[in-house]
Amino acid sequence: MLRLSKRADYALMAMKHLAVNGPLRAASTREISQAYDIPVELLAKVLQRLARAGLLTSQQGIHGGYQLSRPAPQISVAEVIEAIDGPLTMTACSEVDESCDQYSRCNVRDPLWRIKKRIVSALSESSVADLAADSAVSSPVMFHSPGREATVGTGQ
Amino acid sequence: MLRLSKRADYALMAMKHLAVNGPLRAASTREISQAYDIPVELLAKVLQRLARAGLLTSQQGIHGGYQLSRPAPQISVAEVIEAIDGPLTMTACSEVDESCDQYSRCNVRDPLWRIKKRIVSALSESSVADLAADSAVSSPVMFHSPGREATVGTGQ
DNA sequence: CAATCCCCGACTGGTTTAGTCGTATTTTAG
DNA sequence: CTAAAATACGACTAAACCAGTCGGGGATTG
Ligand code: SF4
Ligand code: SF4
Repeated sequence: MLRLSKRADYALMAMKHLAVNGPLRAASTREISQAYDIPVELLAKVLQRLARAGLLTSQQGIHGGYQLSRPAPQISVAEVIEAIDGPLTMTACSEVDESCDQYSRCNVRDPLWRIKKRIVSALSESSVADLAADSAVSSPVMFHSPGREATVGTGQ
Repeated sequence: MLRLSKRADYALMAMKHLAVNGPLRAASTREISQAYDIPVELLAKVLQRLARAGLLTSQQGIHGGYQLSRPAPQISVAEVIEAIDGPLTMTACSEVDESCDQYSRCNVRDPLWRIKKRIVSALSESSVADLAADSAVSSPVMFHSPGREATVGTGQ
């Protein structure tokens, strides 16, 4: 159904949180999990994978946490998703996996791969900064924007 | 992982088959299933759904089968996928489904929906004619089979 | 009337995924 | 030095999903 996993979803939320919440301060797993009501152990695993993929830097210890390892505009959502869910493929087959039963007779492989490329580029062109720019709700400090399109308060 | 289901995959293969294999002749489920080595009962269900969605017309009886209900260029792959897998959503939430636990606090919903729109439009701009145009060479069916009783001796 | 084809829903087994648990390691406050 | 706070890692479970199967119908043609 062309759906991305909940893990990836959480990853993007965390990335946006880290982008909005000052790239200077480190945010702990607990802080993020409480902010968005995400099971803490699950989020922990997600953040660890992001760190291992080089998108985040981790700092252990009492005042530790995670920070973006690069400026937000230089991190694409495609990278984030791939770090969590592996290479994003639209079909069961791929350039490196021909294990599909219909591979030899399939007549839509190539056209479908072309469509996949368009999707990937769409995801590559969006950065987490774009996510953050949209509507910076839930940030403790945010400047008041003149009344246009104020998202209805989430009363947090 | 942003992957479409096998069913949708089969549906696209069948649609291309019907587009290439003359929009005049009706093709039976058996014919298509044999051409691409797809389990016949599974393909049957897929074709039925496509018919119910109005993308195919069915003809019962001894020389029946399926035909495209519209010219191939006017059928988008988005339609085909949605007919099989339901409305294509990239996240667990949607305009009509707020059942996600994080819905109220989520900070990536809107930006993600915007990306989804780009993907949907990419799928809507591709027609099954485009699939067929790609490499029209790959139709592994014989053209010379009108009504011939070419039953191979399968010793029934 | 019988062969061929579409129609429909219920079922099953395997895979994937969301979420949990337990334990170890690193850092810093006191 | 020690305890608290934090990341790191892997094994585990329950539920959801999905590919594929079965069986009972009904329509069309010759
Ligand atoms: S080979 Fe064809 S049928 Fe198999 S996964 Fe790729 S596109 Fe789908
Ligand atoms: S509300 Fe947010 S977290 Fe929940 S499915 Fe939608 S985008 Fe994902």
